[in-house]
Amino acid sequence: MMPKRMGIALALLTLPCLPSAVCAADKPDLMLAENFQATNNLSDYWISEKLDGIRAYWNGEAFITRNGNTIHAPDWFTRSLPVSPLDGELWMGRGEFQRLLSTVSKDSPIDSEWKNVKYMIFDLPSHLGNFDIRLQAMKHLLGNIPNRNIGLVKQFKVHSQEALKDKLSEIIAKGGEGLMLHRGSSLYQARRSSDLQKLKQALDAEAKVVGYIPAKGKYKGMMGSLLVETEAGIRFRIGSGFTLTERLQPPKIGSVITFRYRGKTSSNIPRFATYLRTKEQI
DNA sequence: TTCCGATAGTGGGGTCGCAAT
DNA sequence: ATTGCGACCC
DNA sequence: CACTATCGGAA
Repeated sequence: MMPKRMGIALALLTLPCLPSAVCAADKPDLMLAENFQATNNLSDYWISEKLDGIRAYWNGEAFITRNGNTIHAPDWFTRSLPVSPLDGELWMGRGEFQRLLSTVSKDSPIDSEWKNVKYMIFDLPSHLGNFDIRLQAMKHLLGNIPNRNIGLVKQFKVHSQEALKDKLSEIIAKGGEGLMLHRGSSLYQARRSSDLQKLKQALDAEAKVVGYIPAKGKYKGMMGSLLVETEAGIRFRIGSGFTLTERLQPPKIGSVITFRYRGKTSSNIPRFATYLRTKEQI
């Protein structure tokens, strides 16, 4: 990753943005997902595993992150990729997000690490057909790419809420992050809509409030995050999920709160933890 | 009327890379 | 050599 | 990443 750290002189040479002092990176126009809503006709959607990796837009020359930064992959990794744009996920396998992040974050890629990375393609941003058609095109395209590090995200169908739940449970049991639903009739559009949905498993747990971290910016003077500790002695901060009222009058030190999280880090700390409520006082 | 989609702004763990110590 | 911090990834 | 708080226009 780079641009924001790029030397100013080089930035001026390579980035064609003149007026303001701050030059925002050129973000790729990506199709984004919204959270799953249960009211849809499931048969309209292709289902796939949500890979816990890093979104990578292939612009024909390099991988670009969601924020418009370049990922420095080895030449041998990208050599066989086409000139046309691809959308996919750099992935190292289930439960390996942090190792992947370390690998793709280096300005100088390390071959021994990149050997374990796969570029899992799930869309063709410049293709004008709907996703049913694009999926066929992707299969055809990949048949012509003899590269062990390039793959296609498997798409399948389910026809009931029960089957969807079962599939989610199956993926979670295998250490996966969740599912993606992609409407077969939808075009590739750079926006967030129900055409693309994510379904993740969330768990609730309790922890004791042991401290406060003050807020910054426009919330200065309020509670920014809670320092909490689980019964197992795991300490971490929760800073999301609070209303303004709750930031002004946060749960008392010593009280027990319920939070929601999605998986854990390699340090066994709940990932994406958000505040739900204070436990009922009996 | 409600709801959708887009912005802006809070906050977390973890990583790299550079600046400060 | 160590620490702190911004800017990214999720 | 998850979330709160707004806002204008679509549904």
